[in-house]
Amino acid sequence: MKNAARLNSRGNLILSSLSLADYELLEPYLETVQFRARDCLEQTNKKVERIYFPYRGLISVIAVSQNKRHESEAGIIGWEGMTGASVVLRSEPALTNVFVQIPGDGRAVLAGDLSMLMAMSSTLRDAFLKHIYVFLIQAANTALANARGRLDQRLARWLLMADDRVPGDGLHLTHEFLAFMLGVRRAGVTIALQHLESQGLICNSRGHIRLINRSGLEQCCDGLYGVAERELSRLFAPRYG
Amino acid sequence: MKNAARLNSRGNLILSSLSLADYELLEPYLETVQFRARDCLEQTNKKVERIYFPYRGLISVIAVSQNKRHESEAGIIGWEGMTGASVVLRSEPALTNVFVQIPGDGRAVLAGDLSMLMAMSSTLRDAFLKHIYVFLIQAANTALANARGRLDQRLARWLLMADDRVPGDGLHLTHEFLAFMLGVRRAGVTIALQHLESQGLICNSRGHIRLINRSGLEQCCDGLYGVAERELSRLFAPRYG
DNA sequence: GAAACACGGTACGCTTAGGTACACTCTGAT
DNA sequence: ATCAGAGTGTACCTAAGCGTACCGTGTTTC
Repeated sequence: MKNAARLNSRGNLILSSLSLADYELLEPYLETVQFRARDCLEQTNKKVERIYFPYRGLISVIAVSQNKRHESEAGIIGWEGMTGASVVLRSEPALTNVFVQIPGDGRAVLAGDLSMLMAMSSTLRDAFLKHIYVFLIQAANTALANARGRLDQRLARWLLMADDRVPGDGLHLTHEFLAFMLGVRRAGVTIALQHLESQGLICNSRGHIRLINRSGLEQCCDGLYGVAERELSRLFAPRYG
Repeated sequence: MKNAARLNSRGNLILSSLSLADYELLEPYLETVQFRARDCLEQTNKKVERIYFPYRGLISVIAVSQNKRHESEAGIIGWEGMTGASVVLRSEPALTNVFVQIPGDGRAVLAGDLSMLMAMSSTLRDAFLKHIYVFLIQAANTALANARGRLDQRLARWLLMADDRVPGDGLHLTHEFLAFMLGVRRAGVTIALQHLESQGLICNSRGHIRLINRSGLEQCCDGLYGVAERELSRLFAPRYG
């Protein structure tokens, strides 16, 4: 999934998958936006203003418990996806928080415009629905990983998913940050990262993690990485195959 | 959510939420079906033949790891929902297993017919999309519960969700079955059930669990139950409000 | 150059839950 | 009436991971 640049001529996989007619329909409504770390793009029980199509950066979708005492990441979105599931599924408001975790840039469209455009073009709407399906699979597999995976496996999964979405090699992340993302203890992340490093899978330095051996990391995940990723390439690749 | 019978005049909440025109469009294509325990309604990487609208019974959606070594429940479906997310989202084949866990009955429609009907009526399609959104929220909250909840909390959540979907009071379930559903050890379920019983929340007997105090169980869940359920009543209730 | 701060390594005790094993108790079948 | 089997209660040991704390080491700031 990391090397899909050629499929991504318009900077974002969903936009790239659109027919010329659909893209020309949508394009006039797209603003160019910058994502800054910790920007909040959607909030539970709030109306969604804009839907985002990232070019770069990492956006994460966080489930929040009824009483707001618990939070945990349900899935992440990058150049392959879009935010705004509640708008595409015509069920506002959002019931998750959506945050920028790694800064970047992309395009955005107003929720009302998107709804109008989906009504105008069923092929456009279908492209969005396909991404919703990939995201649903991703969330289901996050549930699976949380239920069955050890910390080091979940960490490896997260690193692979982040690496898929961040250009260049190496991720600028702190242990603290990863601990928050996985909902675990900071010290536990330190241990798990050392474990991965001792196997030669990654290279740790202060605030920076480089993936050395992706296939080794995938093995480490014991199958908890890959289902959504395979689906993504299946659904979006054929146009270019 | 348990007492929503009056909203459910057609036996299934999605069917009940349809306008008369949409229901009359769909109805000729609906078969009546019985669900037997352990029937497999969808399988990973297989084409979906039929989409089901349960009247009674409990259906669970299981995420499977890439290497098939791990499985875990991502969400459950009963009288309030429908199967066939991959068809509604136009992204076949399925990437989850879908099984009948508690027998019952309902209606079914062929995948091809459903696709055709969705193309004919956008309001029909929107009703299905709304359920997909509820299910997405449910899956995200399963991920949250798996990440943060203790066994007794996850068990209480599961019992509430099952009770929402099964008529009458009392669930016919074994500890073994619950252990499989939650992906935990059978002995752990026994302990957790005793814990819940000692608080007067449930009543255990051989192969049978009765919920005594629903609001107590909800408190026990510490917020991990309720987000998807509230959304469900918000999305589907207004027509009848 | 020194102080302030962010980040990372390590340690201790504790809780939760897994693995395994065995025994008890209903229930239905013969 | 007895037996087999399913379902349940309990126990022991181990592993994973949490809460907390403290200390080192880079990095930035003044």
